[in-house]
Amino acid sequence: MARAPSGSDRSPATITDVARAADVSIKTVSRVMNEEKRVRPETRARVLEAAQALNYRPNVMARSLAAGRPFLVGLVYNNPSIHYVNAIQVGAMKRSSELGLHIVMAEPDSAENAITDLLQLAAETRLAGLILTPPIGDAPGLIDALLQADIKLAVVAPAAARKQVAQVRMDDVRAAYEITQLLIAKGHRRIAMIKGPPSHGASHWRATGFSQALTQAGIPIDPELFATGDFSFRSALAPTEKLLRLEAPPTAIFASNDDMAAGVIATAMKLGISVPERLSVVGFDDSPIATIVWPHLTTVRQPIAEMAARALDLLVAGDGEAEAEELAFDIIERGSTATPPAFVKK
Amino acid sequence: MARAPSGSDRSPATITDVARAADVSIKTVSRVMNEEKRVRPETRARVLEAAQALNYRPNVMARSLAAGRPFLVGLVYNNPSIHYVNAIQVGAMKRSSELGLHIVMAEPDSAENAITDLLQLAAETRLAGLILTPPIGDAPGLIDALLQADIKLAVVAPAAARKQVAQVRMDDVRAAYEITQLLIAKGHRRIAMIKGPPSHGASHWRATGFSQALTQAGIPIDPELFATGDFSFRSALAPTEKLLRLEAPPTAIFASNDDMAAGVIATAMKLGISVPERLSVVGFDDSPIATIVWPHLTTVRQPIAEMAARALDLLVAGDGEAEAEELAFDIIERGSTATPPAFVKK
DNA sequence: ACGTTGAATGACAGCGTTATCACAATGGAA
DNA sequence: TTCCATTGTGATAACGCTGTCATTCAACGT
Repeated sequence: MARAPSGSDRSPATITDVARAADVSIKTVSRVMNEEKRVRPETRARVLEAAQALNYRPNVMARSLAAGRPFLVGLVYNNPSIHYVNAIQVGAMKRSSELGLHIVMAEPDSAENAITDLLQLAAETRLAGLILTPPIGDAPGLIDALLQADIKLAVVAPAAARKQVAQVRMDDVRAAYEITQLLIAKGHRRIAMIKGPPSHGASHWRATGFSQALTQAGIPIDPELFATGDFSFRSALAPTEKLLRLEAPPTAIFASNDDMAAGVIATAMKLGISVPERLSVVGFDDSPIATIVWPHLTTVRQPIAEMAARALDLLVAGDGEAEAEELAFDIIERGSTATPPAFVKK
Repeated sequence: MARAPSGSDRSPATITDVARAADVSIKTVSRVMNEEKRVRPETRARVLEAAQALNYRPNVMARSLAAGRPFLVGLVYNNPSIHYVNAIQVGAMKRSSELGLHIVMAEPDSAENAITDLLQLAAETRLAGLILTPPIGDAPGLIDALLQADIKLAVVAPAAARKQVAQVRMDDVRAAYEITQLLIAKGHRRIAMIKGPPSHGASHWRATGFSQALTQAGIPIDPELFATGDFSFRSALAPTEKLLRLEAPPTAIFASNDDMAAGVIATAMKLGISVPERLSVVGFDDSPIATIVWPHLTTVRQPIAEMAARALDLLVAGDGEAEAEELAFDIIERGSTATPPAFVKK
């Protein structure tokens, strides 16, 4: 008995195989796979059956070559906070699989290389677009260069609004304002801030919200109480030590993200300053590290994963006009904040 | 004056554009781009110049369709340790850009879905192969299913050796043995271990090395001193508390990775047990968290990023026979280990 | 002078898919 | 009954590239 060409073939089945099996033309198979109309139900069923039997999956490369329709999306990041990156990835991947897209990662080592790298990536893969996450979304000239090359863009948490570019953000100013208010409400008056790197738009907004809250409470802004980190744990160490060794040290420190807040706590601990008894600490992001350090961090829950997911949506939906979307945040109070020591005396 | 078709065209230049500009056939352009021989230097120069002028980048999709040569590699992970995943990504991305490949991420939510997801990914994108990282590399049936679908595989730190599959590992048994010896050398005799999840091969090997060191030092193995986590920070909390509340609590705890070791320290801190004075802690991985917690962790430096990079190498090099490679580790002593309290009395 | 060789190049057929257009079959209106 | 939409279907040409094989041309040996 001659062996029929059964299913256990080597290389993946192609559209031709399915067409042959279903006794139709490849175009009909294509129609069925793309859910086009004008196919008789019984023909459709026959094709689907054949496809199933052969375990057929359209080759996305051929598909995108022929249709000009992309199947890849670039996710660009370059953020020292590993938790932030992870959240971005998780959010983007979840949505991408729902959309039938695949994600290629790009992590340019510097803003200068970013332009070249990303142009190359886009030219090579003809991808649907790029999702830029902080801080690359704010790299000067980058967006212009990419736009000029006709690459669709969605930017997560950009520093400034831009026409022609889809954007997903949250109200950093408001969030920083509210969490600073929380410290003020507890009685803190001498509050320091460890700002994020100037290259991140968010750094600026958070500092603004912080200052607004102080001003509104009638607390003078003391330049001595501002320091800057790069959003990494380590970058907060030295600045914190300097702050805590001040003649009049702060009773609370607002770190621009949780990694740095963890650095603040570590430094305080090293100097024998107990948190929250003698120093309150707040962070930003509600990343996993917020509940890893002890005490747990009072922080702002930022919907990072969701922002990435929405950015993807905007990217693929993006017909012409760039949309901007704003997601909500939450203030999460945990153990790292308390009434300041001076407060009880007063 | 009629405008010549200048460089600022819309869609990316194709091989035909370059061929026309350089006044050669597309095949010659192809030859130049692929650095084949048999092209006159001056022709090559002319083509390169035209390509440069048009900012031409070969379309990888068309390329891989035509040549059957892939340009994507799948990186599969599903690991609760964010630092581990990050290190894997960093290593893989670095090498992939050197190799001219792009990485698509896959994070199956469960071992069951993994097979379907990965088969689909592979069929759709015709990728060069998959890099499996723990614990998916050990998911039962997965490797067989993928192998049967003719997908090339490289596994990082697999539980057991497999023919036909490239592997990169380190000597977990030896590393665990050595770091346990370090504890023993300091005078610890009552040492607990928080094992990793049984789904990870490494969990088993590390426990083996641990037991070997104890046995060799003549210390009896006490089942009471073994606990199990899932490699996440949180999973170490409850087991540690249970260990420390034992009638005869351990003077040292060996956690199977750094995240869990951080959990051990956090728990000890919560219970008012100072590290390393009353409890020594060692971890495994030397992930960033090792120097974020206080005291810093004594741990095993595992070349995670490099393992991923080597896995990629093996994947693309892989001609027939599966190779296995073993990378070196280092023991890093930091502040979380000290002489046990009982030891001074003796 | 005449093959013979080998280097340089080009024509053209795929790769697996979608898009365009033509064609056959059906059904209703004239 | 004839004609024209309408619906379902199939040839066949792209898409941008590589592989195969043919072709051209100069240089060499006899």
